[in-house]
Amino acid sequence: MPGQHTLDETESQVATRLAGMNLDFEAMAVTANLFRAANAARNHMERTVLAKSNLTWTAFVVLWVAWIWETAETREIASEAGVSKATLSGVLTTLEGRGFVERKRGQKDGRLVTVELTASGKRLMKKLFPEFNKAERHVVRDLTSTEQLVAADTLRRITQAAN
Amino acid sequence: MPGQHTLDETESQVATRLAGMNLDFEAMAVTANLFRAANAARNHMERTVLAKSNLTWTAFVVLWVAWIWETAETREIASEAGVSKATLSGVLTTLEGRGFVERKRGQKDGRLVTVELTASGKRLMKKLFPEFNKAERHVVRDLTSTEQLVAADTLRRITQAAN
DNA sequence: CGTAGATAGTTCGGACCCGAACGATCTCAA
DNA sequence: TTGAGATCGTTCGGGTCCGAACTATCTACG
Repeated sequence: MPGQHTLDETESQVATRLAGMNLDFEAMAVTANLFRAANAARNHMERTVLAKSNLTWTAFVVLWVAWIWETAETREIASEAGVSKATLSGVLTTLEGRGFVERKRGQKDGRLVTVELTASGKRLMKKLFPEFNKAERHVVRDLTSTEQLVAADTLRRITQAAN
Repeated sequence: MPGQHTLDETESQVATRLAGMNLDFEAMAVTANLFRAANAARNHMERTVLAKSNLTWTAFVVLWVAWIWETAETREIASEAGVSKATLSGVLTTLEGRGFVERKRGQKDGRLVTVELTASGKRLMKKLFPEFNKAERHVVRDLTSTEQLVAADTLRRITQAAN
């Protein structure tokens, strides 16, 4: 598209512009492309799958985590969704308002809140997730099966190193 | 940490929970780990490098794009930073308020706005970017040089497929 | 038994995120 | 020359994002 730089142009400009500095260009390429790929994939999912249900990315992830574990505590959901407890509070308020989840105070430990999907929420995930998975397949369609396994493993190790 | 599931536990639960559905688990593993890795890496950078300059992730990326190209139009910056023009407007307002960038209306085309770093902004990037790059090295420290090259290439192809 | 310290979730303020709508500007065809 | 259509950036409303502060609850030690 006119006015925009291709990925190659950008990486070329970076190499030229920062040549004098003592930098690790390989590390830079990995992380820059990690964020680009995550961003592009997320935008694709939001555009093709989530928009029609008026779900944000994080709202979907939170629903997914609660769906996967059937009953989950908010501190667990926040951790697995990769958001703070403050953020999760707000997202759950939105999802609860739309009737997709229910929050319950723990009986044994009054500090804890557990979250369950409502019947409406379960129907939504059962319908939405196969479409989401189709979009996931779309973004990895240029990779062979072996490349996908290698990529998943490499990404796990990046996550571990960053935590 | 107590109460939190490990990555292995989560992936195991996913396999168990969704076994009956006709899903592509390899694609799922790639995208799930893509978002986890990006999120973990971003949190690491924000904690270790950006927090002390009171910069958000996106504010830093916007500064970086404008720094790399020396003079850039807002539509280009938005595209390369992966945010909408609406979002960029707000981020630039913040950065301009802090004295890091300057906006200028195009003389030839009154629709366009170009962005340049101020002297203060340039000093900040010159100081900050080597630290940022060190954090980048940290998150890929468990990968060999070859693995980094392969990873960067795989991620580029995911970005292309998603766009 | 009482209190200090820790943990959990919520609220607040400020920053980001985006689609839609708007005003301003540009281009091109009639 | 004019007007329709396109493009650009900003504003708005609603949602997200998080650290800090707060309230509530739990645990362990003296």
